[in-house]
Amino acid sequence: MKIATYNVNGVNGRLPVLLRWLEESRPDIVCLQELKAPEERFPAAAIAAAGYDAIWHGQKSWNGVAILSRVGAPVETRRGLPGDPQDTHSRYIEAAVNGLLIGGLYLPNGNPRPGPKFDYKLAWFERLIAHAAELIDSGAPAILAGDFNVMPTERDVYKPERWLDDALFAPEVRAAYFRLLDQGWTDALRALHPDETIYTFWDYFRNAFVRDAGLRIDHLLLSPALADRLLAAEVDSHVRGWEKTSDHAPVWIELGEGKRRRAKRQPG
DNA sequence: ATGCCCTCTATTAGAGGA
Repeated sequence: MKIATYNVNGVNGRLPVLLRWLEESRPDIVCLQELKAPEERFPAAAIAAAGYDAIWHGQKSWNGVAILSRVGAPVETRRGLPGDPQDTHSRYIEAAVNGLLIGGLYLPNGNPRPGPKFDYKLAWFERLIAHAAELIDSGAPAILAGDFNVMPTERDVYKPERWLDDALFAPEVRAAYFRLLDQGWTDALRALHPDETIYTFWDYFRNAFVRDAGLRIDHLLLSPALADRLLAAEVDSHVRGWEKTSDHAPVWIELGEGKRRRAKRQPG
């Protein structure tokens, strides 16, 4: 089963690119971020025509997350993280899909730092950590996928020294990311490519893609029940080179079948 | 220290992104 995450940076403006990538890549499940569309302007018909059921949490102008599936309609289990009823941003959606629990998220950018936006990022991260702990405790085969707006290590940013004070690379944000991982989550891309330079985002400015001046900020995290099923994890970097493309590239993993467990072989 | 580029909203500029 192939599961992907893609920050589309405007789902309507990006629709031709999204449909082209869906047709080429044929992921089974997709988490989208930055829809930048109100609830009623999600292009559900075009996505259905491409073979995907979808649930989404839209918002005018900003944010917005969705889960697409061509292996059975997503059954929504949550929209929005618990812990702050005043939070109006559409940044989290969760569903049961084909035997998996999928949490699609768009973690706040947090710049400038310091400031209220950075405080919101840290608070949102704490709510995510609290909810993720419940997912782990449930024992469900779960995936947290999306734009985390965090480069976890120096390997994940083209020029670490320039990003030390940025909200995407600040020590307290990276520490929060590793506190999340320490619950038992596996960073799928890093687990299969421990020493590679891998980016998922390249700025529109300064010819960043051509110079490969990128960041690794889009992540797929696997709960312990899924870690053994991880077969592949890749970035569709070439999509970043398409016309009218997002500044993020799609990221995907392949999971092997895990429903049947082989009986232990008896000696003799 | 700032703009660069891009999207959205809504009128030609402002906000937000990372």
